[in-house]
Amino acid sequence: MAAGDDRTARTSVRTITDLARLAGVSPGTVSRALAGKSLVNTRTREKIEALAREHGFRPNQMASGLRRQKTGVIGVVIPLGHDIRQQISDSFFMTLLGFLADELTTHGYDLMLRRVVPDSDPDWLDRFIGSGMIDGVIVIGQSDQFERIEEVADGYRAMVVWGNHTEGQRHCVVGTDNRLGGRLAAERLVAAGARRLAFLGDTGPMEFAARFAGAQDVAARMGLPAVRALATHLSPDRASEEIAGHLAACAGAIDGIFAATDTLAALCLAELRAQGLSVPEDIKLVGFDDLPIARQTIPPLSTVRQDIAVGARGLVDLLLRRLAGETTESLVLPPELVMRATA
Amino acid sequence: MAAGDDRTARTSVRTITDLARLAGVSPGTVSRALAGKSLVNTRTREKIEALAREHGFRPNQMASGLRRQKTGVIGVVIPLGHDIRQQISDSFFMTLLGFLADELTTHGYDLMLRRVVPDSDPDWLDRFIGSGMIDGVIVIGQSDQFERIEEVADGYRAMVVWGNHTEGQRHCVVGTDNRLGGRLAAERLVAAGARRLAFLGDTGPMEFAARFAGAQDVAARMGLPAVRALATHLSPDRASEEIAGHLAACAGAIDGIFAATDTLAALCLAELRAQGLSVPEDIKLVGFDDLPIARQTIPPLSTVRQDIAVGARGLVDLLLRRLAGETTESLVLPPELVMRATA
DNA sequence: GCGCCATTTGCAAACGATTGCAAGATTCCT
DNA sequence: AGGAATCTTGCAATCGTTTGCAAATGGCGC
Repeated sequence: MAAGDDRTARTSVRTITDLARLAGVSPGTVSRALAGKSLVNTRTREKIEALAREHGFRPNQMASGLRRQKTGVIGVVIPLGHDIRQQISDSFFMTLLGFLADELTTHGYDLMLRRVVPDSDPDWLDRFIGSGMIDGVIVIGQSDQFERIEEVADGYRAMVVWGNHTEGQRHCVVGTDNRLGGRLAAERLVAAGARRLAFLGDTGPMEFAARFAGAQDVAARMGLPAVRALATHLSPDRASEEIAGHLAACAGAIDGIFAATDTLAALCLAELRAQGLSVPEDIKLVGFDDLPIARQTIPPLSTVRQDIAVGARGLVDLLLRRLAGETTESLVLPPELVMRATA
Repeated sequence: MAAGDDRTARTSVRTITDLARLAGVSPGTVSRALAGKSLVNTRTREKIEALAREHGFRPNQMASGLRRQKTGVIGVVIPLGHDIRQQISDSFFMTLLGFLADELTTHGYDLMLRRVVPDSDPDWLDRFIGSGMIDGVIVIGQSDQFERIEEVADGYRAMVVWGNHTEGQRHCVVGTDNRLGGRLAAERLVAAGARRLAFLGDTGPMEFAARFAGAQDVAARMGLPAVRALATHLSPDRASEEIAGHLAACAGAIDGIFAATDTLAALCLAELRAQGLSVPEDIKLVGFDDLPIARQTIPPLSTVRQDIAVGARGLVDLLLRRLAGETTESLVLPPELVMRATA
């Protein structure tokens, strides 16, 4: 821009060899200089760095990765179970992803994102791992692929999974204690006066199944009737009508609902209102996750909080440890009841 | 699992050369066979494919990428402007990201995600492009980096940006006609009876500035007082109190609010209620985006819709075209007014 | 049986950066 | 000044795959 801009013969400097030629040294020296190794003379290093800056040179990561046998990239994969569109707008996973990106970046890693449909590609995990493009993988959600993940875990160490922990499993997992979370939710419903409970959501995925089980625990312990399972999909469009159907069918038979997700809870709240039921007077409601939406519903949603930032940090921390050769235990995070106004 | 499982000497087959040795051919032939080139005999190809499958062999993408000078990876970068945590939970960007992932996958590309803070790393875009890891880049949101992006666009073709289009710009952009969107919103407010309008949100980012300008257009055309700008951050925690402050300060001076985002609108709705103002009676409100939350507020939010799926498809389509050497025009999508109950 | 095509294959040189080894340049000590 | 010890540097092999070129194989017609 300025007139005195010394764009000396913009000979594109693409490789380390080009730069070496300019600096009058060998490629090896340039490599060492840029890598900040102590073996290279301070003056030559500075000269090389200056040239590199001037020409906007950056070493090719592919070549570097190939030679060093590590890429500096962590794969993040989201398996989409039978309910294909399941997570597409699930803000929980998306928020987790955001935190993961930050966390990985601060540790100098890049993030390669892949969404896969295991049903149509049984090989999804091996394919990703075997691609040679990633140093390790974080699986977001076990979906219905628990077994597949277990198998892979036997032969591949650089993997950590977000999901539910079950006794004796072989893969390293980070996640909330869903069963405990389910208990907290149910206990709150009961404390608020509910006796005939229902669980709203698909009980297929492990996390949800555990939440449901937690609620059952409470019902059994308290001598209440078994918790009714009201199955729904997760995508808002389909969920709405399914919820409406369930509510109509259960009219008067339930007085407390534990929704698998805040998103479902919010939808449910709208349906309840539409059917003329008031919350928490007629029906108590508790959600799960404590997403931002939980504060914004009317009335504000009581829910069970998962700390997403802590979860992301845990995932990255464990993965890096494993990359460094440590063997790591799974990390189970405590859920926390957040009382607002719906129960 | 089955007893007859023929795990013949699990000699790990990691390279194409290993596989070649097993098949009794040269590495070159294996490469061609796996790439499905027509030059290789059908029988040898089948034999090689069978062996590859049996040993779960996958060619190393790094090496392949290095040699072919293309990686099969598209970079997606989210610049975080001055308001650092800006988009962390912004469901608009996250949803767009989800669609992008799907769209890229169906075209055989992987997605490398990077969030950057331009203020602390002025080199963010060149660094990403120069890394050699990606074949092209999609920038999500211009943030306050319009100029930087323009400069890069002059020397790098494989880039498409989500954001606002301004006359004569040099980078290829996909985005909603924000100014028109702003007009639609303001017109709706006026049609609903509002006369003293306010715009809620930061007018720094280009998209928002354009939306604000659109509202100004309407006010001017209608001979109304200028639209008041009520600046806020985007993160829900800070926004809430800022909104409360603005509302208190403007009490009685405004009767129509155009929020830069549905998220802000939802927050605003809660604050209005808290301050005893009813919507749409006392104050009309229109949002922007038509996120899922817009249907769930009470009353449901009138808003201006952006079609995220179409946007994602456009981004990918244009980028692939550019990778193929075409020169492409920017794509400006029409916003659409969605009337619900707040205006 | 021979020569000429058309197929298949192998060879070896890339792609760009890293690194063990050894040679060259300095420094330092006696 | 001589020699050892220490710094710097260059050389060349290597990571695993792709691909132009040439060699080998086979098929065919005459």
